[in-house]
Amino acid sequence: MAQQEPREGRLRPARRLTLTEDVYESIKTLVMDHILPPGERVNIDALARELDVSPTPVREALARLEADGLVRKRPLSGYTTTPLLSRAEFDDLFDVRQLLEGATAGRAATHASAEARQRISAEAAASIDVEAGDGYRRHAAFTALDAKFHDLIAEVSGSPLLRDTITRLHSHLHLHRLYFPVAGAPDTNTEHQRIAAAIVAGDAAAATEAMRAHLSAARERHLPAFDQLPTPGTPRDSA
Amino acid sequence: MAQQEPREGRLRPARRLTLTEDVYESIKTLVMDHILPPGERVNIDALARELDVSPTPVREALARLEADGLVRKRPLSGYTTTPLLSRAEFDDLFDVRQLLEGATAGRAATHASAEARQRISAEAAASIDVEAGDGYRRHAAFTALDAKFHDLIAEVSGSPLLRDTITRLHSHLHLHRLYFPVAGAPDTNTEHQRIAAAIVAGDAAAATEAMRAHLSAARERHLPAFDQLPTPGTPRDSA
DNA sequence: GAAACCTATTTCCTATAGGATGTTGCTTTG
DNA sequence: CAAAGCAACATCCTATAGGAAATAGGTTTC
Repeated sequence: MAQQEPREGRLRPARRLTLTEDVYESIKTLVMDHILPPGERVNIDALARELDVSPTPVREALARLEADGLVRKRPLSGYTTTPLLSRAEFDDLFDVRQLLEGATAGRAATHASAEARQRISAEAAASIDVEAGDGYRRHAAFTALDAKFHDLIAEVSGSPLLRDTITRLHSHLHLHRLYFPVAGAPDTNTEHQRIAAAIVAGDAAAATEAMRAHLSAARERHLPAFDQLPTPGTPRDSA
Repeated sequence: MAQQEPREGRLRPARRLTLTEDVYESIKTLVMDHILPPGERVNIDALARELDVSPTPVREALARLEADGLVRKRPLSGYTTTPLLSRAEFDDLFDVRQLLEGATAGRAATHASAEARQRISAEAAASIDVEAGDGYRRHAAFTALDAKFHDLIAEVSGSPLLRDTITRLHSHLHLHRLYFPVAGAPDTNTEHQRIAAAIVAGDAAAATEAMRAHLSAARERHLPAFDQLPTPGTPRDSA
C-alpha cells in the first residue's frame, strides 16, 4: 500500500514523536502568521495535501486548535479560522491581561528566588538587541522577545494555572492584525525594565502597577491598527 | 459495508449534529463523574466499543479534551485521565478563582442591567430549594446550582473572555475528588446571597470582597477531602 | 425581471484496515 | 536467586474508502 515511504515534509520541522503534534504546530504557525487569513474557510483536504499527510491528523490537530480558540467549527460546514479581534474584544483582552499579568508581576516580586530575579533582569536588558534587522524579521523577533519576558514573569509567579491561562490569552492576541509599525519598541524596553526593577526590588505594589501601566501603554500603541484596514470586526456570520 | 445501520447509542443522548460532538460530551461526563477514574489509562478502542462508534471520533474528542486539560496524552503511550489535584494545585486553583471571580463580581456590581441584577438575586434565592433529595442527586444538584450562580455573575460582568477563562477553570475544579459531604450548603447559600446583595446595591468593592470571602470559605470546606483517601497527589509519573 | 426549485459538485464526516511502537511476561544466564 | 535479554501481545497511529450533507450554479416559472 506504499504508505511508509520517507516523505519530504516540506512545511513541518523534523519529526518529533507523533505526526499529529507536528501538524498541530504547523497549522498553529500558519494561523498565527496569517498565512491562513483570519475568518477564512479551512479546507481540510487541501491542507492535508499541502502538508503531505492524510486528513486524519489534520482533523485531530484542528480539534485541538478549536479548543485553543484559533479556529472554529460550524457543525456541517467545516472549520474556519477565527476572525480578527473586534475593537471590543481587543479591549476586553487587554482588560483581562491587566488583571492577570498585574497579579503575576506582584507575585513575582513577593516570592521569587534570587536566581529568578536575575533572569528577569537579564531578559529585560537583552531586549535592546532587537533594534537591528529589517521589517518582518525585526517584528517577529520583537514579538517573540516580548512574549518571552511576559511568560518568564508568569513562570516565576509560582502559579502554573495563572501561567497557562495567560499563555492561552496570548495566542488570542496574535489574532490581532499582525504587521503594523512597531514604533514603540524603545518604550516597551523601558517599561519592561521598570517592571523588572520593581520585581528585583521586591516591591509587589510597584511591580503590579508597572505591569498595568505597560499593558495600558501597549494597548494605546496597538490602537492605530484598527483605523488602517477595512472591516476591523467580525466580517461574517453576525446573525 | 453495513456502516449506516440505525444503531442504538446507549450511552449518548439524541444525536445533535455531529457524532464527535456527542462523543465529546459523553466522555467529558465520564471524566467529570469519575466513571473514568482520575490518573487511569484511557483505552481508545474500548471506549469506542462502549460508545458504539468508531475510534476516529473518539480520538478527535480526546484531542479536544486534552486542550481542556481533562486528559493528557503521552506521545506513544496513549491517553490518560488527568490525575486528581494535589493540595498545591488545589490551592493554586482557588487563588486564581479569587482573582478572577472577585473581578467579575466587582464588574457585575458596576455595570449590570437592572434585569441582570434581578436574575442574580433570584438565582441566589432559588438556591434554598436544593436541600431535599438523597446523597448523589442532592450533591449533583447543589454543584450544578453553584456553578450556574458563578457563571451568571461572569456573564453579567460583560467580559466574555473572563467568562470563558473561568469556565475552563471550573472544569478543572471537577478534578477534585467528587463525593464528599456537602455540609456547608446552607453557608454557601448565605454567602451567595451576600454577593447578590452587594451586586444589586451596586457596591463593587463589597461584591469583590464578598466573592473572595465566599471562595475562601469554600476552599476551607473542601479541605477535609484531602485527609480521607490515600495518595492525594499525582500518583504516577512523578519522575 | 426576479424568485424559487432542481441538479451537480465539492466538502465534510465516519468507518475500516494495516504497519510501527511500547509494554509485559517469560526464559535464560551469571 | 537476581538481572538482563528476548519474544509475544496489545495498543496506538496513520492511511484510504465511501456515504451524506451543504453549497453553488443554472434553469424554469410566475
